[in-house]
Amino acid sequence: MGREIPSKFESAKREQKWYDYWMSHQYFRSVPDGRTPYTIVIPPPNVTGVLHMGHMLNNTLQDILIRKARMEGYNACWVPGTDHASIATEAKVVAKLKSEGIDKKTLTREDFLKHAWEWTHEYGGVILEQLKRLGCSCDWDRTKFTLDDDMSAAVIKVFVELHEKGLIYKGYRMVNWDPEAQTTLSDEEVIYEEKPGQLYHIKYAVVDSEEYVVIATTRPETLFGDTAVCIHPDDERFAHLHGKQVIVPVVNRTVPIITDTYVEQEFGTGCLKVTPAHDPNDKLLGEKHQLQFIDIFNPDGTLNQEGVHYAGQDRFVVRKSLTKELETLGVLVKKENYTHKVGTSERTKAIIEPRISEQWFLKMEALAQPAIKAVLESEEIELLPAKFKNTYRHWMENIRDWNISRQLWWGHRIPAYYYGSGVADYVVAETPEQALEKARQKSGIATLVQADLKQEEDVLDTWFSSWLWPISVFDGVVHPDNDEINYYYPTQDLVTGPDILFFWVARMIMSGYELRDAPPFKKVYLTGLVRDKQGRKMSKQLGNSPDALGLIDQFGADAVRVGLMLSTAAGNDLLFDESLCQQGKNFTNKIWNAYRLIQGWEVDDQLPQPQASQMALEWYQTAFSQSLATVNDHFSKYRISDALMTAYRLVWDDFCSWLLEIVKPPYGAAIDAKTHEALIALFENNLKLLHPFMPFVTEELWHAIAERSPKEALLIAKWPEVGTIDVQALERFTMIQNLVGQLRNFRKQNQIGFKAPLSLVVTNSPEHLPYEPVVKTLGFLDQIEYQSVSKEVSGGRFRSGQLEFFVPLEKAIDAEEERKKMEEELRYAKGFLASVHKKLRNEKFVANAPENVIALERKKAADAEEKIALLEQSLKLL
RNA sequence: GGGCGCGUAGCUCAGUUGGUUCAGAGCACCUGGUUUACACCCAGGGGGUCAGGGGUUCGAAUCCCUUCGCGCCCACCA
Repeated sequence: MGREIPSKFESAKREQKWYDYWMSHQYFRSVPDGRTPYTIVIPPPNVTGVLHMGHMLNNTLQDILIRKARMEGYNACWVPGTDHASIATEAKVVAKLKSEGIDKKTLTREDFLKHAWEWTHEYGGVILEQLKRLGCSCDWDRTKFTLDDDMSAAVIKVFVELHEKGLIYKGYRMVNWDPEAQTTLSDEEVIYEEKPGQLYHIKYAVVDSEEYVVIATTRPETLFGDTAVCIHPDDERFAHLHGKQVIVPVVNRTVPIITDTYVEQEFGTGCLKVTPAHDPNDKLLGEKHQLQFIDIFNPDGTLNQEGVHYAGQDRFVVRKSLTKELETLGVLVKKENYTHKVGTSERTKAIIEPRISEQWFLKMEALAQPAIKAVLESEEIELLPAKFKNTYRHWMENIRDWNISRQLWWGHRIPAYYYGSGVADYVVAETPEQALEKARQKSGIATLVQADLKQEEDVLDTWFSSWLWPISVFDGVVHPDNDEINYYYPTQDLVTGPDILFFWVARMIMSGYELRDAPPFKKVYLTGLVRDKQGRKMSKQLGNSPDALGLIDQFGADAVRVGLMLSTAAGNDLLFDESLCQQGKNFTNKIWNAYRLIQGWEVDDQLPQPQASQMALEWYQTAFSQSLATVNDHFSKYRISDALMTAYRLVWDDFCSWLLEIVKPPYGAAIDAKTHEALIALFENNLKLLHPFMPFVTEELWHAIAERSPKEALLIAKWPEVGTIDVQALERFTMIQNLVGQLRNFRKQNQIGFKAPLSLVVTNSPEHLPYEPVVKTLGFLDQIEYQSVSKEVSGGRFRSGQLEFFVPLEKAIDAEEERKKMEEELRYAKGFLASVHKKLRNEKFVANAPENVIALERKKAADAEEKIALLEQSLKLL
């Protein structure tokens, strides 16, 4: 045809071309219209993040879902964006400034934020560009950032509303304090690790007595905050101490001995020092027994004036020197090695210090109720895989109030304004002006001016903006009745990792019902973790995380997508191996070459269509429909990997290995126009089926295989319809596939060339084989005859289904070998028949088994009997 | 300590309500191939006591019990 076809799909060049093409035609753009919407909001990656394998997995899944929905005629809308990720980003900015010799503490809030925004503008959005390389068909015009003005407005509005409802309150709480970042962390941000430590046994003198009690602690420096010693009320060893007092060493504070069943008599010494301000349990004891709370730490983890002569020193330095002092004082009984769990900050790795601190909280219990119902009762929201329902239930039913304040600068500043020094001298309002108005009212001081108001220094937890994401990206918080939110909300699917099921997913569900009385999405597809070949988590430390963009460069985006999808059931961890991408690349190449073959033929419209071609095309039609139905079914169950594998096998095996081999004209000959035209149509259907998985190569071939106007993108082509599925035709074809396999095997065993001429004789049936011309073509047969063959004629025999075949051969075949094989087959068939008979003779089976199962057993018996007869007859002829 | 889940071919995994000749797929492996679309390929082939044991059932990879091994989540033992 004279057209130059590159021998390979040049992914690097072509991907960019097609992505630009899609963008320039605004195919990803979505605006509300008469169609049914299909919406996905992206889990916003950290604004300064770079693409890693988890993102690739996650976003490939979303892109597959959105592309399929688009082809199915939905108004597909995928909203992209990034998250300001307050603590993570702030930590990065602090580190960067530090490397430049700038200490955050020397900066004003405004200066620091300037640096943070610079950083954001420099690196922000890099990850979004990387998603484009992967082929993600997001509506980029909708890109949002959680610190954008409109996003912030939503956050502030919700904060004010929830505060007015009494759901947000300020309280003293035991919080996880990160002395490194100098902020509180949520429980989810604390990682408990087994660490070797020491258990210190320390003597506390009993007042007015020569006696001592010995307490055991892993954190001796907290003794500065001790306000009691606790023993078990039933512990006879200490019965005489009830009501007495002890003296805390070094600080020489006199504190009461209290009794509480909380103490385990067997642990340590049976005496517990109580530090209400620095241990969650001690806090409970402190409240119960009305003890004094003494905070002994500065925000940076050094001791404050409560640490007397240790004031200003770091907690771990103090631990050491204090131990020495205790030793000198003779009150340190012993130190023993002790491994225990220590909480560390997920971000800074610093050891967490529990601390009583004033924080903002959101009451969760009421918010949780509709969210529990939606997932566990009404199933308005479905978690996939369902096993996460249990985890969800457990968490939601034991939910605790959410500490939403963070002592950071990078984030949404809490809209609380203080006008006085009293505990309650503050107001919460959307703007400073409104705050002033409210403050005047609340305080009764009409002369208050703006300068008298001081805004809260703390910012909100990052998740306090992302929990609004599905609503706020459509401006549904500030304008709850706008056309966009009414059209797109609730969204369809959410694809994310199970690690943020509580951080994010559960909270979005709560905000959805709270703000709109509707779920934010209908299905939550929870992916697994991407691990390496050895099953290890991918991490920077291990260096086992492949460079995501490097993979795309090396294999092509389509190949990487296929590689990722090939082995990932929802919720199952994915053991990633680059060879999966190679497999994807091989598949890309296979499709490419199928196109080259079809396009390379000379087409002759004078040629009649061979019967074999016509039959094969009809068969493929029905095979395609069957696979398509399976693919659709897999999609409906979110079994994306299975859907891809179904399409993979259809295209590779059925289309390339069978159909193309059948219609392929002899070398140098032309193909008839009718067949060629049909092939192109079928190939196009294949492209449609594959497009959600492999958008680039399919789009390229879609345009290459036929003349198209630029407006006719594959991306918006109509998803194929399932046609009639002729099950019997499929069965007949399977039978002849088996026969062709036998023939090939026969050639191989007898070292007869692949295309050497042969005849085939059907010896036990006068009826024509189904797909006879196809058998002839694929088997490279001269002719097919129907007649019995006497044992004198030299040749080979084999069976397929209920038919026996004979291939005349000049050279004698190894009769002994043949006999052995047949005897083995016969033995197996007889054994099988015996087992079926046994079943059928079993009265209980016949009485209990359903009709169809019994019928099947009968058929099995009949088939086996026929087979046995066939084999016995053949053996006689050998 | 509590809860959940997993164990099927060398590897990664399917196997839906217990019932087809049900023990599967892909990859890997072995053998053969100058087959003009593709060696990133073609054709053929081998490979599993369904972790072990027990039970229910006419029938178990599938349901129950138990042992072993592995993973995850939650929890305040100083």
